[in-house]
Parts: sequence; C-alpha cells; structure tokens
Amino acid sequence: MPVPDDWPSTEAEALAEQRRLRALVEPSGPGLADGALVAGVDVAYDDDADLVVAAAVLIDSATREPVEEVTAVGRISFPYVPGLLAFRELPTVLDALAALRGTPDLVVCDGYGLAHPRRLGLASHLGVLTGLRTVGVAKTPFVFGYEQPGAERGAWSPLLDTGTGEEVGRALRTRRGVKPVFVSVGHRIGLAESVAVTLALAPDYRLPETTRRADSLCRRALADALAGPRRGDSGLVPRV
DNA sequence: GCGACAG
DNA sequence: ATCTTGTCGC
Repeated sequence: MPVPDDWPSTEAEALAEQRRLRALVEPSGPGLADGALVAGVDVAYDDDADLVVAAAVLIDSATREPVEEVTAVGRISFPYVPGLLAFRELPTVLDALAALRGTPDLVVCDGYGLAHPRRLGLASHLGVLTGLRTVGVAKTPFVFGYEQPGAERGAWSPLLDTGTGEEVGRALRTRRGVKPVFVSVGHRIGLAESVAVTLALAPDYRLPETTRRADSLCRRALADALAGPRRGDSGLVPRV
C-alpha cells in the first residue's frame, strides 16, 4: 500500500499540516469499558533496504491476550526529524490498522500525543486522522521536564513544558524501582484515564502489553521481509 | 550560533 | 530506530 499522495514531503508542509490538525484534538474522554479491545502499534525500519514495517496487535484489555495480529510493509516516506515522527511512521501504521478485522476501542502508540512541541505528537495525529481514541506512551521524556515519581508502581509526577509550565503528560512508574514511562493524551481520552489504561496494560513489565507485542511483531516481520525473496526465488508461482 | 531532540 | 557481549537477578 502506497503513502497517501497528499502526504507532506517537506518539513514546511509537515509543520503546516500539524498546525491544521492540532485544533482538532479532543483532549478528554472516558477510560476503558469492560472487555474493550485495545490496539498496540509500532514500527521497525531498515534504511538501507528503504523498508518500514508496521505492526498492529489487538488485545483484550481484560485478559491482556492478543486476539489479532497484522503487519504492513512500506517504503520510508520521510526522514527522522524530532517533532515530525508522525510523517515517518503513520502511513504504514494506517495500513496495518486498516488490515485489522476488528475495531479497537483505543490505540496505544509508542511515542507522544499532546506532549509535543506543537501539541501534535504521533498519537494525537493518528487519532485525528482516524477518529480513533489514542494515547501515547513513550520511553524517554523528549524535550520535557519532570521530577522523579515515587518508587512504587502507580506513582506519577507531571511532565512539564518547561517553557509554559503546562502539564503535557505524566511520568508514570509501572514497576517498582524501574524507570518511569511518559504518558500523554492522544485523542478523545483524558490524562488521568490515559494513565489508568497504561497501568492496567502493564501489570508485569515497564511497557504496556500492547507496545511490547507490537514491537516484537514488527521486528520479526522486518527480519522476515529482509530475509525475504531468497536467491533463486523468482517471486512467481513456479510452473510445473 | 550551538546543542538537544519521541522512534 | 539500529549496532551489540556479557552480566546480574528472579
């Protein structure tokens, strides 16, 4: 599946697109209902092969067991520029989500939502494009500041825009004594609800089960794609 | 002007 | 993101 033909190809176009979409983010909404299906999405790259592989994993929020797993392969359509990650990752992520038979009640992204220099990280961006509810769970604080949260699981502290003092997300401890994760609102969900969801999806590991599953899946799929057409493989169905 | 900088 | 050995701990 190709990249949308109106997809920004320059930084100036990308910045203009962020300006346009940021006004459409809805930063509030309820948490997870019983038996809700939560999707995890993640991406793996190989710049040399010009390959990007996205994975979408649908998980039952009650059992935390996957009910569906799909992947999508694409070409790299945008360079990595901090603050413009969505333009690099989302085209293939959208393909993966489209391949899902089920519809997620929430999508957990590997990165930020409102915790973004222009308040439109990839989680919020994905939410506005699809209308799906989204949250962002990142592994590093990006450009924001925070105080160390308490050591116990569930402890959190505000993630702050050091310029404005605004709380753009939360540093959340999902495991006792382990580095916190950084949660922010994506679309159509509140911050407290985003934190509760993240905690519920990460009972045993630092990262939510959704991102753990999506991460391992897209890595495997990328390795398969690279091993892909083997020597002697014409790519055609062999005739007798 | 020079770094830092989600993945 | 990705490149990478061994090591400490449950």
